[in-house]
Amino acid sequence: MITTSPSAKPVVTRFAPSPTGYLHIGGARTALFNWLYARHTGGTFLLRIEDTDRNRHTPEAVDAILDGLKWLGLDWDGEPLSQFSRVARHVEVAHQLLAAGKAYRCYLSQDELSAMREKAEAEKRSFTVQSPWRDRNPATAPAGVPGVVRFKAPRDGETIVDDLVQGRVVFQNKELDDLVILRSDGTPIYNLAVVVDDHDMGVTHVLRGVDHLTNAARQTQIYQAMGWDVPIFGHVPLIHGADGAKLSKRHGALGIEAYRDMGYLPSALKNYLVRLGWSHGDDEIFPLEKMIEWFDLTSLGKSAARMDFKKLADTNAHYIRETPNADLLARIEAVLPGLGSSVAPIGGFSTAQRTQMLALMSDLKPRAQTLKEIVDGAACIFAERPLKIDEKAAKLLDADAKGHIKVLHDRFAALATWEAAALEDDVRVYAEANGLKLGKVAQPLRAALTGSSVSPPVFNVMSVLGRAETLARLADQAG
RNA sequence: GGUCCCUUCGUCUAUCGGUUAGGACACGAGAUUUUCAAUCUUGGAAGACGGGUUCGACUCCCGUAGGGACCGCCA
Repeated sequence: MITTSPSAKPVVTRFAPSPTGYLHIGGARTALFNWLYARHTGGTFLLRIEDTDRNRHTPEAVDAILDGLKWLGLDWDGEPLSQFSRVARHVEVAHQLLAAGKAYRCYLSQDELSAMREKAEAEKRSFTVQSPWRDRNPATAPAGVPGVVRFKAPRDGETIVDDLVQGRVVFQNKELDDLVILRSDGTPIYNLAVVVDDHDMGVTHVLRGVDHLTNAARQTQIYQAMGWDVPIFGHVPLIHGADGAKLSKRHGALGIEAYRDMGYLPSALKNYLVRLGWSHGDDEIFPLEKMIEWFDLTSLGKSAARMDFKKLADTNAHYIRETPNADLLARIEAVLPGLGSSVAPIGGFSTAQRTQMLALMSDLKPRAQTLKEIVDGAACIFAERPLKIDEKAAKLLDADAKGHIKVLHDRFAALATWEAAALEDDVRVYAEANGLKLGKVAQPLRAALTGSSVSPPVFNVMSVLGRAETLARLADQAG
């Protein structure tokens, strides 16, 4: 465990995604951890786009990542840094290594390499590159072949990664081979670029997925070769699918925007994500301030967690209920096009619909686990006459029911005011007078007014619908 | 195959040698109720296995089994 002394350097964390695709759930969580730790310590959270591989990077992916972080509310300090913009510096460091005899030019061809790899495999040996160029006189280099620059990794001893999450992990140096740091076209490779950038940016804590654990060892060697301080590493476990296998698209290795479009709240997603691999006693719901206050690196678990959509939904439902109605409507409208609901018009809600949504929001909220479910719940209000009556509702609308509806229609028409309480009173009086349980009358009303057997409280529905629409819908079904 | 890591209810986790192994999600039952939810009460549900160490192990050590990550001129 590493303790932070008062005199320690201010914390600098970073999130360094490669822009090969969207921001996925695992990336979002490491970003969250880095962000939380920086905010917790009053440190700095930087963003760096690892775009050194020009063949694989796309500007759209960069935008998707930035948008995802913004939506989650993970604000970074300063401007995002493009790693590609720093190639000159990476190359410079590679040349320093070369000059210091800590790197060398290697002219092994791809064919030679794969032959070595196959041979090792056939002999059931672990494969490490043993380049003959490591100690060969550079003057004997073949003409016209560009070659790569390899880091001259120590052959003996061990490299230790003192990891905040994984503990003290020891790698035998003989297992770590001479990695390429400059491609034959002269461009730098990830493991070099990360070290140079993290050092130059003053990064103190590197929190990332365990899939980088062996990279941490190789990077440690580069730090040491350059005589630089090694940052504090924390390699967090990966997120798996519900079946325990690697998270794939099938499981929900979706872009963060997919979660937005499913109607999850960023606060809920953060709350769910932070609990995957991290805990604070029995606490489950963390308001953002508490999350920042309580987040620490020592309570991170080491085992992989499985994605549980049921729990995500429950957390989301909790946050939906906590959000004030007007704010919730604003959130819904902000993501409305992505929600893919057939209920709302393309252009968004009309003023009238907005008023109706707001009026019914308190009834819609406890019934919804996602924003989309809120909008779908309002479908019965926005529907145009004549209403589609589903099977269960149709069953409720038998001859008796239609008779009640006709009487009720006329009673409602004569009502002095139009508000839920008065409507309910009136129906209760009617039911009692006829020796009926309230449900016997309320259910047919619901069926006639919403076309469904399930809806928000029916008197509130009437209130929101207004007298004219309510009476018209009832008239449609009256016997 | 090699290296490294992991293993408590179905899932996320608490426990930092002594607890009736706790909480949350999910699931079952009940209450409430105009439906469905929400809410409240309540039930079942776990230390992978085998050895040690110890007065005492979920907790420490070793092994086994299972799972995962990495093994690129990708990041």
